[in-house]
Amino acid sequence: MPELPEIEVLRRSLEPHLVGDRIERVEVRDARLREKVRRAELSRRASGRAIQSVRRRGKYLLIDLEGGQTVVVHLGMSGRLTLVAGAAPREPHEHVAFYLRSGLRLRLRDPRRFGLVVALATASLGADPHFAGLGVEPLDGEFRGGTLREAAAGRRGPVKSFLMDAAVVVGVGNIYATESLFRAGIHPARSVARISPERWEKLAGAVVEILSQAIGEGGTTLNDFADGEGRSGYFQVSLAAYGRAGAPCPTCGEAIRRIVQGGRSTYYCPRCQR
DNA sequence: CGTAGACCCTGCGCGC
DNA sequence: TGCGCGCAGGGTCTAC
Repeated sequence: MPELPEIEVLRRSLEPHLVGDRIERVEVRDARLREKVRRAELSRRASGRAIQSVRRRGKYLLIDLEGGQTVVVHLGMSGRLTLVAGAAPREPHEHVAFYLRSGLRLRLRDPRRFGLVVALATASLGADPHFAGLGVEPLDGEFRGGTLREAAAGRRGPVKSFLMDAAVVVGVGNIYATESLFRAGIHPARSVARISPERWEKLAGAVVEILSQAIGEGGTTLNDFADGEGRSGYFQVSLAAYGRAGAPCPTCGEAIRRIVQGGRSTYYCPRCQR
């Protein structure tokens, strides 16, 4: 479901509700996520603590608590994090729930269980294996063509896989890598060793534009993405290539093609992208 | 070292 | 209607 824009939209929707509220207790109904949820530790670190801020790093949502604790949530492919009334009936696949002092409940639903919930000391986040190897934030203002060009030095392989590598730049998943390459006019299978500095610059700019636009449009709702209050996004209307195999390229009318790279679908225009 | 592929898991839409 | 197949927005591990 979620890439950087969806997590950022989610963060913004949750922040005004969560900050100032307090986690009273944590309920783990099914601990079998991508990493087993450690009930006792999560409860010990989170229960009774006030929420101070809600941040994002790549596709991770960070809920900072008083006392230097942080609850880390990753939604994987199918995760949804929503605020509901504390007494709302439990949904299928609602694996973890945070009961708040306000009477609200923050619930994680994740049918495929590729998600992740872990509590860490805030001060040790940077050293944690989940975060230690992460690359730059594309929207922090420092992200440039040179960032990509330098990271690509000495590497081979297709630019699309490179763009989706979180050790290079975080938050860019299958949809936004596809759309960024379309906007930059770069063929997804092109080797990173054969991209000029000018085109790296264009690609970095396209990534920033696409992610920013998607955030502004509330993210992409293909099946079921919704923010913390259940609102869908509408960037899917703006998708130029992703999921449009056989449909005309919005620029030139040529049929969009689908190929598979690293086991994932890629869509591109054979005329506009070289 | 870097890269390609398998794997984790459930649900949905499609063709037969 | 029912079944099997392919596919799905993520990340990690192993084998080359």
